[in-house]
Amino acid sequence: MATETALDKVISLAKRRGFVFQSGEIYGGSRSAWDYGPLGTELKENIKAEWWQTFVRGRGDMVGLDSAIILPSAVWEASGHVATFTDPLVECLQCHKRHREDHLIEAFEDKHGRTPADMSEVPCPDCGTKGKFTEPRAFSGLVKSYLGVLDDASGLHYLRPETAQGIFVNFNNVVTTARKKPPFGIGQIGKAFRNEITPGNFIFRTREFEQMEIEFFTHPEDAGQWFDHWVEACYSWFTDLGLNPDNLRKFDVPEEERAHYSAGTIDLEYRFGFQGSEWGELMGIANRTDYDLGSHTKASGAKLQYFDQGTGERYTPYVIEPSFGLTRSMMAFLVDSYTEDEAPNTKGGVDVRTVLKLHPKLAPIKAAVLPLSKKSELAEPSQKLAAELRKHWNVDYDDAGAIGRRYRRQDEIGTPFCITVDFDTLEDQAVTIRDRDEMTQERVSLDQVTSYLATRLI
RNA sequence: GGGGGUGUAGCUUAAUGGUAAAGCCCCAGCCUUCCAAGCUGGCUACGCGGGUUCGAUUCCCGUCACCCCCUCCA
Repeated sequence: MATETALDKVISLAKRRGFVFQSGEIYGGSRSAWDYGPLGTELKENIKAEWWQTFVRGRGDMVGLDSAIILPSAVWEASGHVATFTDPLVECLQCHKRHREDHLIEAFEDKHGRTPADMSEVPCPDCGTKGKFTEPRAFSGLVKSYLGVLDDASGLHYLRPETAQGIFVNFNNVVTTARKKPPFGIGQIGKAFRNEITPGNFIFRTREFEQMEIEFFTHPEDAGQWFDHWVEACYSWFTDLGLNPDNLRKFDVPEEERAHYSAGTIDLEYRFGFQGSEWGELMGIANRTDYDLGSHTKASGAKLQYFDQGTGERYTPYVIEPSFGLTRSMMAFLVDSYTEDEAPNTKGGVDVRTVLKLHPKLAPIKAAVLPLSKKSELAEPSQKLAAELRKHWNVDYDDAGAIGRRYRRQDEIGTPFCITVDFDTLEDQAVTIRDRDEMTQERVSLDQVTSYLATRLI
C-alpha cells in the first residue's frame, strides 16, 4: 500500500513540476502518449546519455545507429509482425469479455480432441455461454499510416513497433562500414509505436513510446554466455544509477508468454506498485536466435550472414537483444528516488520534506544559485556565478521567497546542490553549498565552485 | 470495443435553478542574513454540445476525457 501511494505522489509531482504533461491536454487530452516538460526532457536526455555512454561509446564491441521509423512494409511482413501483431478477437455477447478466437479454438481442441465445426460449439471461458460471439474483428498492434498523396492501400505503411528491425536490415551495412565482426552489437534509441488496446498506468503503457535497444550479434555457440553477460550488464546499469535492488527483479519468461521471435527471455521488472500487479516490466533481454537475420535473408535475398575468414565458416549470427523501455526507465527512476523525510523549520519544529534522490548524473538540474537577498549587490555576483556554471551544467537561478522554500523547491525536483550567495560572499569571496540529501552545508571559495561540483556530479 | 466509476482553479475541497467560496501552490510588492515564516495585492475553474427553463455549474440527453476490470506489451 505504501508504494501505491508513492506512485500516486510521483505522478502528481511529475505533472505539478513539469516532468510530464498530458498530451493535448487543452483539448481534453489523450492517453495514447504523454508530453515531456522542461524537467522531464532533461531527465530523459540524461538517461539516454548515460545509456549511450555505457553501452555504445563505452564499449569497443558496440556501435550506434539511427534508423527510420517508417520502413518498407516488407520489413514487417518478413519480421513476422504483420502476422503476429494482428489478432482476431471475438466478444462474448453474454458477458462482454473479449477473447482471441484462435485461443478459444485451441482450448476446444485440447479438450475435445477435434476441431469445432463452427463457433457455435465453443463456450465462453468466463461465463460458459456457448456460441454467443460477435464476428471476429482484427486487432492490429501495428500503427498504420498512408504515405503518398493517394489515401489508399497502395500507400499503407507501418510505424515501427520496435527499433530492432532497423538494425537487422542494416546488418550488412554496419559490418562493412564499421568493420565489425561478431561478437559485436548495434545500439539504437528511438520512438516506437504500438496500438495497445488499453494504454494506462501513467507513462508505463502508451501507444507512442521510446526504446533503447541493443542487437548483439554472436556465433550461435556463444549465444548463451552473451545472454548471461547482457542480463548482468543491464541489471548493473540500473543499480549503478541508484535504483534500489530490492525493487528490481529478474523474471524468466515462460515459453508460452514469449514473443514470437524469442528462444529465451529474461525481463527486468521494477516494483512500481501498480494496482493489481505490483511489478512492471522495465526491459527484456531476449535470445532472438537467427530468427530475424534468417527471415530477412529469406525474404529479401540479401545474405545477412557473416563469413569468418579464420575458420572459413559462413553462418547466420544469433542475436541477443537487450531492449529497454526508456520512458519506463524514467518512471522507475522517478518512483525509486521519491523520498519523504523531515526537515527543520523556522518555528523550531519539523516539516515533511519531499526529495527526489536522483543520481546526480540523472538530476535535471545539477545546481541552483540562490542569492539570500534580492538586493542588487548579491544579484550581480550570483548571476555571474550562475553564468559560469552554465558553461558545464543545467543550472537554475531562484531569488523568489524565503531561502527555506527555495531549498524545498529544489529538493522536490532532485537538484543535488544549492549554492547560496550571502552578504559575507562580498567580503570572503565564498559561498555556501548545501547537499540535497544530507542538508549539510559547506563554505566554498567562489573560484573552487566549479571543481567542487565537478568532483561530485559523477 | 464491453462493464463500472468520476468530471468545479495547478492541487484538495465547498456552495448554489439567479454565472461560484476557501486552503495550499504560483506570480508581484513589502519584509527577511540559511531550511516551506509574516503582510498586501494578483492570476486561474463549473470538460464539451444540445434540451427543459425567464434564467442551467446545478435537472435531462448526448458526447468527450480520465480511473478500474477484460486484452496487449518495452
